[in-house]
Amino acid sequence: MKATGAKILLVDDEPDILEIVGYNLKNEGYQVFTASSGKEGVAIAKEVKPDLILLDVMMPEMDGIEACDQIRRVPALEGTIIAFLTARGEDYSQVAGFEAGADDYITKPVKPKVLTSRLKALLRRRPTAEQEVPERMSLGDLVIDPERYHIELAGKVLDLPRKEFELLSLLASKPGKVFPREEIMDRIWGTAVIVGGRTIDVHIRKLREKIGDDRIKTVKGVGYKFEVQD
Amino acid sequence: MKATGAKILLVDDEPDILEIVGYNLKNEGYQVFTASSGKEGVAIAKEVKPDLILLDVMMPEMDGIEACDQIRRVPALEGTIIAFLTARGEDYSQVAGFEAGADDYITKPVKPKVLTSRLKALLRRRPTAEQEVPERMSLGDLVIDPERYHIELAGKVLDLPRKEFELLSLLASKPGKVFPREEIMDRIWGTAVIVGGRTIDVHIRKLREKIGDDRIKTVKGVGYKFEVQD
DNA sequence: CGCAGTGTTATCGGATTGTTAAGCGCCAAT
DNA sequence: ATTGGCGCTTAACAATCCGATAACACTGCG
Repeated sequence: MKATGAKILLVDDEPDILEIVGYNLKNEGYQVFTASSGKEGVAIAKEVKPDLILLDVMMPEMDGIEACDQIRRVPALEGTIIAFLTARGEDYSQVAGFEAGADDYITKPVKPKVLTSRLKALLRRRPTAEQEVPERMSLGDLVIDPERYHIELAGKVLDLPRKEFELLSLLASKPGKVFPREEIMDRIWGTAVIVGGRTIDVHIRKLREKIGDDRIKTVKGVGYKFEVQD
Repeated sequence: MKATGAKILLVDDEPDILEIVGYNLKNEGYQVFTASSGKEGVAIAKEVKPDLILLDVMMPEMDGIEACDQIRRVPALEGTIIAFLTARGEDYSQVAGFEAGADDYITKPVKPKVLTSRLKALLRRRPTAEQEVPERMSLGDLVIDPERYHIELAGKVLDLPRKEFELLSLLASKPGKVFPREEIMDRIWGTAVIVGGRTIDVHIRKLREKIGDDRIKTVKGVGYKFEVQD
């Protein structure tokens, strides 16, 4: 599931846990960061602004509860989801004191599948991820329909592969605007993925092949722009 | 907020919880019913047919799990959404392994805002719960009959197992729309159930086997969509 | 002419999906 | 209680498709 690519920060003092859990999460396509103490966790959280933080409760130096508290005080980490990891049988009365605002509570040991699935669920309903409903766009004889994931060109339906579709949607979202290569990279591939220099060009070419050469213009040294035909 | 007016049944043995949660939900415009035991919950559920039931797991007389089980056996409450309320620290894995068919788990304590937003999300994704009795759908030579859990294809009646039927109904509810795998998971299995990655595919395959390959289309990297034949 | 940026094409690897069969739990009929 | 069937999930493997890359051609400009 590379689709999400959310940033997850793991905070635990046991390297084994970090290793194992981190491995599984990476396999699920998440960007994983780790810290081995509450203090370090807070610091890294400020730096990378993760979407979700998985905090062990029992830690030296600064325990998970305090870390949670601190994180909740950082405005920049407003919408961050915090989940606690605790060993089964730990004293919950203590934990219950934290109205610091954790979003979930997971007991160890936990099967990787269960863990990833719960994190996925948490991320899915994060309040920050407002349900942006992509609108159907009409641009002359070109219709882009995000819901159906296809386009209509001069009345004919055309299925596009994912990346091409996203690229076209982006360019067409502001006809006439020049999208610098860098912005295209960011918005379609995200900052985490690094791809070679010719990748964009190749996709552009495929698009041109399908929708006609004159719809996407090259602005040398800058990027590309979409222009409506008439 | 008054728009939904969905019926919500709260089941918890602590009067305080009922009071507080109930108050908040009423403020959101829901019709709230309460019960203080699993037994009572089941009885009231049968009577008022709520759209959503919020079940505390730990209760005397009949716990939430058993109540859920019973409710799931009542045909009239087929489409009812069930969410568990669990105290933080309860053994989740135990609950999770249990497949009574809950749609979500919510841990106490929970902030009212968070709770209502999650319930809202749950209600939103179940059109059947809001739109009265699901209508009979006709799509070309395919007729879907929600009451009998069967379909008619080119005049022939075809009985489908529950999951396959739900899957087909979902896809067919918006022909042409691509349903992302995640959304399918959410709406058919709920966030509480954890299933492997190939499960959807297998059901899709069985459906294709029965209704023809070209009706359900794969959109790689995204999901599936249903297309009406012509 | 040379360079920098872009266009073009074929190819490869891997992620995603398709397919089949087997296992498990549930219910009904024996 | 036992058995058999059915539905759901999983696992293992095959097939497929997409996207990235490399390698090379092209263009315009100093």
